[in-house]
Amino acid sequence: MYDDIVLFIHIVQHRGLAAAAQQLGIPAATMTRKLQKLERSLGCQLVHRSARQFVLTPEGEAHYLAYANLVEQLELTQRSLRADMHEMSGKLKVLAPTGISIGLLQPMWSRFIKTYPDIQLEISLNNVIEDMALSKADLALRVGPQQNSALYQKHLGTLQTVLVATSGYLKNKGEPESLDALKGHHLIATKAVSIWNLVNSKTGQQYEYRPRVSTLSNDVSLITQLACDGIGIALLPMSEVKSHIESGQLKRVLPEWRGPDRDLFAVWPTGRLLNAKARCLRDFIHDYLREHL
Amino acid sequence: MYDDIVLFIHIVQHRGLAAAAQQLGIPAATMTRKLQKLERSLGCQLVHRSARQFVLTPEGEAHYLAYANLVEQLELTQRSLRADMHEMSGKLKVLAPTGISIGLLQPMWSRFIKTYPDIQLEISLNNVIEDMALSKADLALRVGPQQNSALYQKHLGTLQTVLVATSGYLKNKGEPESLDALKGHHLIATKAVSIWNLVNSKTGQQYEYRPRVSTLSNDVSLITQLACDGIGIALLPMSEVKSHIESGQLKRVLPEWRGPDRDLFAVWPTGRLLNAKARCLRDFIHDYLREHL
DNA sequence: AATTACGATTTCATATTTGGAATTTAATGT
DNA sequence: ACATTAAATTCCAAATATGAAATCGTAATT
Repeated sequence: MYDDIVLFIHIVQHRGLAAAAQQLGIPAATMTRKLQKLERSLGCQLVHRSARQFVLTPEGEAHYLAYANLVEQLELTQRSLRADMHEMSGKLKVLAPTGISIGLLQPMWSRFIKTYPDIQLEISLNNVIEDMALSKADLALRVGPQQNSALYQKHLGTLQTVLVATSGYLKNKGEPESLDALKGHHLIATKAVSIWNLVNSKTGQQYEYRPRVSTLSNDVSLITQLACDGIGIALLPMSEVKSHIESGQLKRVLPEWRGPDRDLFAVWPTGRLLNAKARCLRDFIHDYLREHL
Repeated sequence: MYDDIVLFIHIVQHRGLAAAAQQLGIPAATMTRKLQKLERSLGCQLVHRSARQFVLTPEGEAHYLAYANLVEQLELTQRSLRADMHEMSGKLKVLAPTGISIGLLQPMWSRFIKTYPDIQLEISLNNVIEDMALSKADLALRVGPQQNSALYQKHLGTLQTVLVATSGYLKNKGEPESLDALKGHHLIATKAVSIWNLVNSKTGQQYEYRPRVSTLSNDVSLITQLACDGIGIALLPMSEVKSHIESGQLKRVLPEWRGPDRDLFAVWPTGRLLNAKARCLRDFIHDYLREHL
């Protein structure tokens, strides 16, 4: 029914069945029949047609005026949805926390950009949570699950946190041998976490430690810098400090204890995504993290 | 394609294939297949469905949001056009010239109203031409063809005009025996016609007579009144004065000469009508005039 | 006046879609 | 854990729709 009306609109716009048929890649025979069927179902003729002339009846005119805009909009949304679903080029805006983006994920961004050169990636790094709708972002990376029910989310990976400090600091202040021994130390942490759910990797023992944090920041890389400068003991994602540990610049403190897991999520507004590019990035990050965590 | 989307929208709105199928009078089997076909052609699943639950996928959500309004509008226009095409009840506004409407056409109106009691007829009588679009009229009656190309028109009938006066006037001022003899008389006419294209019914001879009109009005029935009061000789539609002639109140002057024909048209805006009621009235008047002229 | 050209339509064999019945599925209640 | 049940799906014969080619119809050309 409505499909036939769409055909009719095209017939009018191309002034003839043959032209419309060609443009739409539909055989002319089908055109005739569909138009006939439409006219039958409407109970009126829409167009006076003969070999060499094409004239709308008053009814045809009225139907054209009534439907033309709607059909155009219909085709517009169709194209737009189609592009969102399949197009792997064009703009893609993503919000992400600064810390992991320039640390753990930095090589991922490079690789993604190289893999999909037609996608114009805009990475908006920020430590405070930006409104997705307001910033018109397609995707956002967030640490920890989101409460906002207007957002879909997918778990991308889990960052393990560990306690680290410089050997210099530890030599100076003494290396703690138990959780209680942390009390006397200068602790550095992110604002987000006020209780450290520590887990003993060997025994599986859990412990809720309420740290008296001496220095706070919402920026992971700043905390890393502070730790490297020997300011104190920092709770940081393993991914962030792995290289520092390997180079000997930092040293794990209480190595049998891990800090609380920090889950990384991709989130996006409900009623959107579908966006092939965002879906692609989301899965790309997911795959990347499975390989590199 | 778009028909399947319409089905999908209904499926969402009824939260299930079965409910939508019932409401639309379509077998459930068809529903499933159409939805499957749509999902195949879009390349993504739209709804997670099992016996007892119905959940939209993110893609389904997005498609629903994108199309729901359009589909609603589509169905609205469909209903509206359908009503215009077939509904024989509701309001019908028509513009008409005062003169013939209360004269020649008066019995027609009565008969139409009786024949179609469900049509709420609004007759807007006026001697000056009203804008159809502005007054939201469905149909207008006009004397003489219209130049306005934004209007469709259909010829309804032809009014013949004749010269008449009271016997009293003619006795008093003398009965003219030739066209030239009209010169000395008090002529009454409508504003519209400044040249009288007179035709001799017997010889077929034509004559362009430029009358020196003594009294003008745009209202035919007023002119008739004046003629009946013995003011002078009036050029009036035969239909208007027929009864007066038969009753002897008026008498034809130069009975072998007829005045210019005045064609009656129904006009309506292009891109409309379709309106079954207006079409009906138009044809009703046409039939009436064929019988009564 | 006959021919041409072009677009709409019809023909006919093939392919797809339809509707009702039977079947499967998975969340409910016992 | 098992039966129940409402909904979705699949099966199959009948109805419809489809595409390529032939035909038809009418303006424009010769």
